[in-house]
Amino acid sequence: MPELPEVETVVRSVAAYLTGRRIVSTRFTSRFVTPGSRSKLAERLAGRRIESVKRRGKFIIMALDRGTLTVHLGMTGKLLVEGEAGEHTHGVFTLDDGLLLYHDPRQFGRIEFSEGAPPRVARLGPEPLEISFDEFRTRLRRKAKIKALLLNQAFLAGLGNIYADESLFAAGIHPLTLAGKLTDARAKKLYLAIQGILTHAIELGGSSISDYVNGRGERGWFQMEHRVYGREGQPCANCGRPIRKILVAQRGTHYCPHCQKR
DNA sequence: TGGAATGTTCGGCT
DNA sequence: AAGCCGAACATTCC
Repeated sequence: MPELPEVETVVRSVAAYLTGRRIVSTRFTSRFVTPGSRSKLAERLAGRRIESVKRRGKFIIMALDRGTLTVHLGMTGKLLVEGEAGEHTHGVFTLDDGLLLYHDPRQFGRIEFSEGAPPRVARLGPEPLEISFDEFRTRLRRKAKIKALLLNQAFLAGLGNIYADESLFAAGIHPLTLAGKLTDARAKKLYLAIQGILTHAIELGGSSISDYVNGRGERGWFQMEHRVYGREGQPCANCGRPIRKILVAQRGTHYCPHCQKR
């Protein structure tokens, strides 16, 4: 489910509700989502006050009055402030006024507590909506294929498979292009494409391609704007030729062979 | 039935 | 040494 626009949408949908609330008690039931001692985690969270809810890359970061709670939604994670616990609910937070649920069928997501800055967040690259073009240009000077680089969270934090493919299409860049070989003009096109697409996707509440919903259970609409992702064999919006799907960096990669050049 | 799915990490190879 | 590859994690869907 969740790339930068989806995570941003979730954060916006729950921030006001959660900020200032106190965690009364918690219950965790997955040894994958909450690695380590789940009883110790519950102990550390009990009585804590949520000071703020923010996003960094694809992470949801809740600053507590003591420590930090970090949530990554993985592929199928949902953070919900409405609805009830079900078969795949692996985290239940009872608040002084309200409830917070973590739902995740595939259990690729993680809920972690740390005293200071969470280690996984420390390794993230810059935010794509904040990085300057000069820094983006400099960071592109590598041998890796551009699609692989866009998926690398240490390069830029927040892009995933959907928005990497959509950004490359919007910039007219073939996914197998070596990043270091991009001209200044093409790098600029890519930079603007990434920012434009992420911004538009946030405005539309993210992409609901299977079952993504925000914290209030509402779907996003950016899937209507997808030009290549999930459109294998369908006509390119630009030239009418069929969209092709290949494997790059072990991920399905959608592109138009005519409009996207190496 | 096998394969793929919005993600990340790790070990091994070149 | 950077980059690449496959596997692993667990479940659902077609």
